[in-house]
Parts: sequence; structure tokens; C-alpha cells
Amino acid sequence: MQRNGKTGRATGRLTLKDVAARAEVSVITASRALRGVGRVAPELVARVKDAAAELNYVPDPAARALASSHSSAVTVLVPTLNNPATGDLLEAIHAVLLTEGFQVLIGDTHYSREQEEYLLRNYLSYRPRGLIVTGFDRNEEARGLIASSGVPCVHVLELANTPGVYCVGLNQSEAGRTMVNYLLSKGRRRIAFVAAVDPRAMLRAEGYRRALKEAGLYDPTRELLSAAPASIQLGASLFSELLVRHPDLDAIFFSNDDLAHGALFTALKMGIRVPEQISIAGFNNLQEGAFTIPPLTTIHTSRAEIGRRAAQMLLALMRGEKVDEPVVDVGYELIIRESA
Amino acid sequence: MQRNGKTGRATGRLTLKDVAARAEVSVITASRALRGVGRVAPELVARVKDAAAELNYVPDPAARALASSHSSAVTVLVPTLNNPATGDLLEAIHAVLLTEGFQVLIGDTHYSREQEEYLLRNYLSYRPRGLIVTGFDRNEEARGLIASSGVPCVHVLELANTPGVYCVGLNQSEAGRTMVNYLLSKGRRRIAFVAAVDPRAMLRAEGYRRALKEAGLYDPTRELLSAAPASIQLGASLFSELLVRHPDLDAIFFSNDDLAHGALFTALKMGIRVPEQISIAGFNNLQEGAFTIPPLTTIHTSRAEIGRRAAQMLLALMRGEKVDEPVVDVGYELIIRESA
DNA sequence: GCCTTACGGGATAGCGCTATCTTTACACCA
DNA sequence: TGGTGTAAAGATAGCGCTATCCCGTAAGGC
Repeated sequence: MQRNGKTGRATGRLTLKDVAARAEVSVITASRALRGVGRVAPELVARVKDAAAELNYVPDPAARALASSHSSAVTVLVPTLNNPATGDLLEAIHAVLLTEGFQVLIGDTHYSREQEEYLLRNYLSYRPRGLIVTGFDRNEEARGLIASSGVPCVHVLELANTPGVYCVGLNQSEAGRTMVNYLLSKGRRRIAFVAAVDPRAMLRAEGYRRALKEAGLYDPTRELLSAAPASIQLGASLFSELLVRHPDLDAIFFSNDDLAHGALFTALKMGIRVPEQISIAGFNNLQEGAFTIPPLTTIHTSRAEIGRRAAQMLLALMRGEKVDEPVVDVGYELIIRESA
Repeated sequence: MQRNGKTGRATGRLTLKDVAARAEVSVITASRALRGVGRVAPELVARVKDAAAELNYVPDPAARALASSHSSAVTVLVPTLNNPATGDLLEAIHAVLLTEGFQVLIGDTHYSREQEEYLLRNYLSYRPRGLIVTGFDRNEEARGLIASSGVPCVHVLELANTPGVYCVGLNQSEAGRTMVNYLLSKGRRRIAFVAAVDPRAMLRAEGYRRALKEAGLYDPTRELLSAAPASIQLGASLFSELLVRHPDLDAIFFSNDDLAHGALFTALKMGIRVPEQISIAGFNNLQEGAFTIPPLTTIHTSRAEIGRRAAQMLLALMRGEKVDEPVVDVGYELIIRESA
């Protein structure tokens, strides 16, 4: 129960030695028994495990990390914590890794390459067993840190075909293209793209451009990018701004549901009929989208599935297993609702 | 740049020994110089720091933790990651602690006491320097773990007056009471309370009950609690359900903005006029609330400020400084919009 | 019967740091 | 001049674990 007490140690910590003593084996046997490595007679394993359980023993991760030069930590770097999509992702990653006995260290890069590099340097000093990073937009230093660390790394949200690179995500650009093609199929011709600049949004922008160029309808002045982080507020103001500049637009593709929600609210307030006058589309399929007036047409992305599968892939990599599907495309789904 | 190379160590890691050698001092002097403890001549400190910088040395946290029996980690336990309010809180905590050189370990208790106890046991084995936990709703075991660990702990979101307990939050119950009193002041008499059960929501419920009892208008059948996690969807269905049971209600206080949004959307769809037929109020002041139809009356809570101040308080505690304000009430603000 | 091989178990030596004690150097006072 | 105090640096010994080497014992081969 209590961790101080019968041991005479300076730190008062309950150690493997105590467990070993109780099980009447040597420390190293206790170590092996608890880790399930090496050859230990089943009977001894049971005795050690019982002793550990009775004493409520928890191994010291620091000592373990120092001795083995491997921690049980997995570092996850996300661009922001302030985002429902990140929440879904982290929740799923946590769920998988924690049950497997790993600790999850979360780093928030705030969409900054410098910050990401700093965090990598920092977190890698923890000798994490694994690494999950968001996308591929990082500087050379950061790339080098990941590569030279030798720590298994899974990239999430985006896809890449580079050999030796593991990733779980979706083709953001294709998803963007799908949405624009859908708008085109509905007869829209003057389609704008509005985004809060972030790497994924820029990939969606590529898809947007490709689709419109293929249709011969691309007009670069119809792209509106903002450096501010996405929010409903921002969507509202970008929407107004865009309408002033381009009153003739018949559709707007927002890089992000938040922005689209702001636009929908503004449209409702200003009496602009959606989708009759203008179609509005978002991206990510946040829960609110099903309830807006009108409900939002968007692209569904399975953040939870990405998190889960990325964590599982990382587990396999950390165990040294062969991963025969290094690129997992979880796909996306066009959610057609009334707004477009 | 690279971490392998000139050192002859088995792990290939760049160690303090390398730094010491380069600065031509002993390891322990290098250690002291880098940590800024003890007496080291300024000239040597500079030499060591230069050497460390040139080698791009990053101390091994595991070794440090083992030797000093203190890590540089701070554990934060939150009830969910899937929530904008949690995002704000974590973002702020991260911002403060990371710049001070601490690592932030996030644990997600999923609103479960058992899970919290498990996580505490686990994370405490990391010898964190500090602990931030959400509220006070935990089992005896968990309470004991925190107390006996001797790790400085700050409680967030709720307040308590127990001596020796540090907390940063707001009086949830008072905030709930304030909202109900406001509704009463607007002439509402048949006020319901709808919540997704969580400890904070239950405190708000207390405030709700108190206010109504004081007004002699309390009716327990007007409380609707759901075990499911809060969502717009849930709010929508609870709203419909409640109206069937109590068609005469003139106001509903939702424990949570998400739920209120669902209600507003449903009301709009069903042609129920808000606030003429029924007033709707929420809690937390999420960004969406300013844009709903009609805009949502709610209670603003400063999650970011709570996170920031909690982190600062924890810093002070970890440094052994005296904290003369162990209970920080960041307050709340009644945001009056059209929905009530 | 001796040697090999395999297996179960233990002894030992660190992992990279820091707490603690000890030593050295030098100023100060009687 | 010798003793003493103190600052500055180093030597030493772990922190709690695991990698590695080593030693018995038993089974199997010739």
C-alpha cells in the first residue's frame, strides 16, 4: 500500500530488490520474470509476479530507461491542442498505447517548425521508444533528428510514398479535389477556397487547384488564406471579406469546418441563402456540422481511426515486427448535406 | 549535430563527461555549472556552457531522475481530451511549464475514478516534480496516493477550502446559481436543468437547486441527467425528451454549451421560439455560442487563465516557494445573449 | 566415462547523472 | 607563523534497473 516502510533505502522507494527478496530469488531473475524475457521457470515467474502484486510494486521508469537506454515513453507531436480533431487523435493514441504500458508524451508545436525542432531535440533526449508526428512539413534539422535518432516514427494525417517512411492518414489533396469536383458536379463554376494556413490546408488547396485547373476554371484571386488560427470568428470575417471582393462566387470551400460554420452563421445573419446563392463546404466533419443551418457539406476524416492505427503500427515497429503496410490510407468520405 | 561520433561510449550517447572533457573540468563541476547550483567560478560556468552548446549536449533526463530522484516531468490528469475546454487548459499549462524546462505528461481519466487511480499510480512512479489534477472527485486510494507521494499538487477547475490544498478554478456551484438567478430575474419560473453527468456539472446542479429552492420553485422532476458524454447530439435529444415530459417549461439551463447548442438547433428546427417560448442557457462560453441562432446566454470560464495560473502556482510549489494564495478563484462571467 | 549443448539461474558491472564527502587553495586573524 | 575558515573544485558512491558474462546442472552424443 504505502511505498515507504520496510525497505531501508535512502529514497524510501520500493525496489525490485524488495520484490526479489520476497520472492526469494535474485534481483535479475525478478527483473526477467516481470519483463517476461529470458528463461525463467514458470513457477518462479508466478512467485515473482505475486510478490510484486502484493507489494504493489511499480518499476522505476527512470532506472529502467537508464539501464536499457530505452524508456517506455512515446512522444506525440501535434500542431495544436486547441482543436477537436487533435482531441480525437490523441484520445485514440492514448487508448492504444496506455494499455500496452507506454507513456504518452504530448508536444504542442503550435504549427511552428522551430518549435517542433526544439521539442524533438528535447523529447528525444528522453529516449522515447517511439514517435508520432503530424504530417511531413518540417525543417531539415528536425528531419535529421528523427532519422538519426533511430526511434521508430509514424507520421499521421498525411500520406507519403517515401520508402522507409511509415504513415497513417489520408490523401488530403485528393480529398480537397473530391470536394471541388463535387461542387463542380453541382454546377458551381466560381469556387473560392478559404483557409487558415496550415500544412494540411495547403494540401487541400492543391486539390482545389488541380480540380479547377482540370475544369479550366481556376482563378488564383479566389483563394483567401489567413495566417490566424482557424475559428468560427475567422470564418465569419473571411466570408464577409471574400464576398465583398468577389460578389459573383457561387461556392466556397473552407479548409476547415470551423471556418465554414462562421460562414454559415454570417450567411444566415445577412440573409444570404445557402446553397441557393452560394454553396458552402467544409472539411473534417466536426459534430456541429450536422446541426448548422443548413447542415454542412464536408469531408469526413476518421481522426480516431488514424490515431488508433498509427499507435498500432508504432507498437509493431517498436516490437521490431515487420510492418507490411507502411502506408495506411484510412480514406475520407464526402458528407453531402444541404449547404452544398 | 550528430549524437554519435567522438565519444567512445557503448550507447553512443553524448554525455556530461564529454562536455566536462571539452571544458577541461570534472564531471561534477560541469554538472553544477549547467544546473547553476553550488559554487562554480563564473569563468568555468561560461566554459562549460560553451562546451555544452558546441556539442549540442542535452542531459539525459532518466539519469538525472535516477540520481536525484526527481524528474523534470509534471503530470496533468484531465477527465477527457475530447473537449475544447480541456484543450484550452492544456495549451496554457504547456505554455508555462515547457518554457520553464518541464515536461508535461498528460493522463486522460475518461471521467473514471478507477482510471484516475490507475494513472496516478503509474505516473507517480515517474517521480514527477508536480501534479495537476482536475477537481476533487476521486477515490480514497487516489487521494492517498497524491498525499503520500509528497509531490506538489494543484487542483484545477474547482475550488476547495481545505488547508494545504492548492487550487485554481471557479466556484462552479455559485456560477450555476448565478445563471439560475439570472433566469429567475427574467421572470422564468419553471426552469429545468440538463446535464451530462460529470463532477463539475454536478456542482452546477447544486447551484441550480439552491437558487430554485431559495425562490421556492425547485422541482426535482425538472432535472435531466445523462451518463453519456456531452455532445450536440445528446443536447438535441435530451431537449426533445424534456419537452415531451414537461411542455410547460419556460427555461432550461444546460450544464454545458454543447448540450445547449443541440437544444438551440432542435428548437430552430421544431419552430420553438427561443427565448420567447423557452429560454436556453449554457455553460463554458465556447466560441460557437456567439454565433448560434439565437446567440447563447452562458457562463464564461477562463480555462486558459486557470491553466496558466495553476502552472505558475505549481512552479512556485516545486521551487519550494511559499504560495500565499493557495486558492485562486478566477471567477466567471455571465454572458448575456439573446437565448435567455 | 567424457565432452558437448542447452537451460535455468546468479554475480557483476555499468547506464549517466547528482548527493555527499573530501581535498585543495588561499585569505584572514591572532 | 600557524591555525582556522571558507570558497572552489574534485573523488566517490550510489540512484534502481538491465546487459552481459558466468556458473551450475541435466540431458544427450560418442
